[in-house]
Amino acid sequence: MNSDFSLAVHSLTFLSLQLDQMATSHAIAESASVHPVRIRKILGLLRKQGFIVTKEGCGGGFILQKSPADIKLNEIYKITSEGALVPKCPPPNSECVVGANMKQAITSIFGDAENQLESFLSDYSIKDVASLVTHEPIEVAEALTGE
Amino acid sequence: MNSDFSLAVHSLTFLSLQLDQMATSHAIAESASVHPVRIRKILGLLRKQGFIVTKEGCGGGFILQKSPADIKLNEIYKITSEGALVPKCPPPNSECVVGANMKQAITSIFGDAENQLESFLSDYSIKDVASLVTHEPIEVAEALTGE
DNA sequence: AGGAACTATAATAAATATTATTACAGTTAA
DNA sequence: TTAACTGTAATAATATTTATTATAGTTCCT
Repeated sequence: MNSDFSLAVHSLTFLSLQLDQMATSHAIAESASVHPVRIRKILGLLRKQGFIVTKEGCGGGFILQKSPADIKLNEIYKITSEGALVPKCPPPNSECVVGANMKQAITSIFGDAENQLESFLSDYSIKDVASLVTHEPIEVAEALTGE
Repeated sequence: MNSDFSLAVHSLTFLSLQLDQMATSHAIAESASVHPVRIRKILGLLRKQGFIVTKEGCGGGFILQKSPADIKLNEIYKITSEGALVPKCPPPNSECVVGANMKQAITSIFGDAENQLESFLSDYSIKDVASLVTHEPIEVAEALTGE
């Protein structure tokens, strides 16, 4: 998988630790060791989905719009990377049953697998990631074991 | 994900439909619309794990060593693609808590996600894929719903 | 009003990953 | 002993990802 998902999570986590003021693409890009244009591109997607608010011009930047606990990783995955799980396949080959139908079989199996992945990711929020990152006690394990 | 997993599954499915005779890398490659050297490289991995047997020389090729129902997709995933699920991350940046620990956080979450994916894939065998591909009635749905 | 500090976005270039091809050594059957 | 194979390394071509450059627009400040 490419790093769009990681960068989206990174940016949101960064913003979650700075809820009171805007962060520039430059600051986030520096934190992620990546080019600011890329951050702006990815945050543009998150803005369109209402996760953050953008302000242009001097003193502008990005700020969270939702509570970190309410931003679940499955939502971010959907926005940045949906379909990334399904392996590439060579183009169908109608000369052979296997070649003709393999892509469809793989796509079908991994479509289900991706649904399951998304369900798994829905147990994690940006708040959880922020906790992981700042080494605070984690509440995710409980969520997963149903406690 | 690259196509190694798909090609491994493709090759094994091909072999499962031709249990009585060896198939050449040329024949499999043609079915998958891919270069024979690539098939030999991937099948080399499967041979080392005992899934198939290889014969060199004239009249040689590849033949299944295990029953199609006993080859589970999680095993193939492990061999060809383990780790492919975890998204790329920019290199850690020690200047920033988020940058310093994001890679580790992502890796940890997706390590668990990958375990879950492998467990999901363990419900599918090469026999199931062969059924999908040849449009025979599928037994997988039952396995998944626990019937 | 004008400049500095921002975002938005498109276009291009560079870097990286994937895949194909070539080459050659070794094996086996006929 | 030759044709038909696998095994594997090295190189080339292609595709994908990422960085960079460029330009236009917005906002704050003086």
